[in-house]
Amino acid sequence: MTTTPTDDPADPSPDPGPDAPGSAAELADAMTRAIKRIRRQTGWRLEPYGITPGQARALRTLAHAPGCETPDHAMRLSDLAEKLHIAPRSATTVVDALQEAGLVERSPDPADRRAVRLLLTEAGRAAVERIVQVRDEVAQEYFGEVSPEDEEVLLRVLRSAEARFLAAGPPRRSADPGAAR
Amino acid sequence: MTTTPTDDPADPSPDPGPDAPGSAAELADAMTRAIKRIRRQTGWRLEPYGITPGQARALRTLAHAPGCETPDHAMRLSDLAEKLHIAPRSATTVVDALQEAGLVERSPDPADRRAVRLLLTEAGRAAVERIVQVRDEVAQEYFGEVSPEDEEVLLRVLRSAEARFLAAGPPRRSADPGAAR
DNA sequence: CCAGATACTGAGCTAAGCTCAACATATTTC
DNA sequence: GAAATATGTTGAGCTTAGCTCAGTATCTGG
Repeated sequence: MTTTPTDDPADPSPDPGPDAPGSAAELADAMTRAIKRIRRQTGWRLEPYGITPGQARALRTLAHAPGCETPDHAMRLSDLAEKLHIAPRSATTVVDALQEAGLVERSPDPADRRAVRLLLTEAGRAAVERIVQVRDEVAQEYFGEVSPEDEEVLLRVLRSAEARFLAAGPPRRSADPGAAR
Repeated sequence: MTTTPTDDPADPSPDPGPDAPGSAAELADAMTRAIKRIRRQTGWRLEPYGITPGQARALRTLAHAPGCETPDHAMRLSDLAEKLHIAPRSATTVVDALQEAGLVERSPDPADRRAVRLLLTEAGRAAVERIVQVRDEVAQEYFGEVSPEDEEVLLRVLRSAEARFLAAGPPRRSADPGAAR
């Protein structure tokens, strides 16, 4: 039991280890650690319900869509794929699992018989509820003691950083100068 | 080109989608998005050098260890595994690749002939330099405009949140209130 | 009404993890 | 000082979450 990797409890050594270069990078590091911890925790707490992190992401995404209960406005499989940043084919697999688990239903789009609309079932909605709750709970444990003022600063900073980054133009993908793999 | 998943440039739709439940969760969401973007960017920019994210993590971890150049104090394979939160066997594979790429060397531990010490080669150190630089660069692009005061708030909050979380007792893994290591 | 685009899925691949068992070496115990 | 046990690394083979490519069914613009 010395090194059960996914399992170890309160290990004080956060992943690659904090080295504090320039403050911006240090920020990124600190956030990375925080997020990793939160994700891990959340994953663990959802495990008993048989919900994998990937499924949780998918469910949250579906629930977040506007007409997730009406067969005509619900998300299509390819919308889901796009939101999740995965290939449509991969979304098929995710949805297969969710359907198997009775959390979503594939409903034929009346207006386009190629497409499939994804509806949350009753159980699906319940699952989303649990997910949101666990997420909330963990986040609360992590950030609960943050003062409202600080919290406001964090949110403001994060929002504006995100906005700037997005505005800053199409993030360059490699550009393949010479060699890659 | 409609849905190239890993590739899409400035997509404005962040992953599962922002739903803002309670403020703590909202914070976690915002950070998740930020970190995801940063990781993606970093990964892309390291790709031309043939460095995968996993390798980057491993290299950073090795570089971060104290005596990463002296055959007697450098990290062992199992230390690396532990830091990376992966099974020792998996670390073997990672190190295989790094060695193949000439970035690390396995050196027999004189004091324990079962063990292997991991040394960064010259190229390895260069790679670490690039990694740190890219990381810095990306973080700078993301958080560069944050005012020093805000930055200080963020760092303070993140640090204390982390400390509290760790102190808050062995994070429960699914359902074993009594068992830890 | 046909050519081409679009929405999904079957088949088969890859990457990064894992476990289990083997092996060589250390350490402890009698 | 041997024997038993523990530890550090690796071989073999599995799992998961992605991917691509090709195929089928359906739309849509000329």
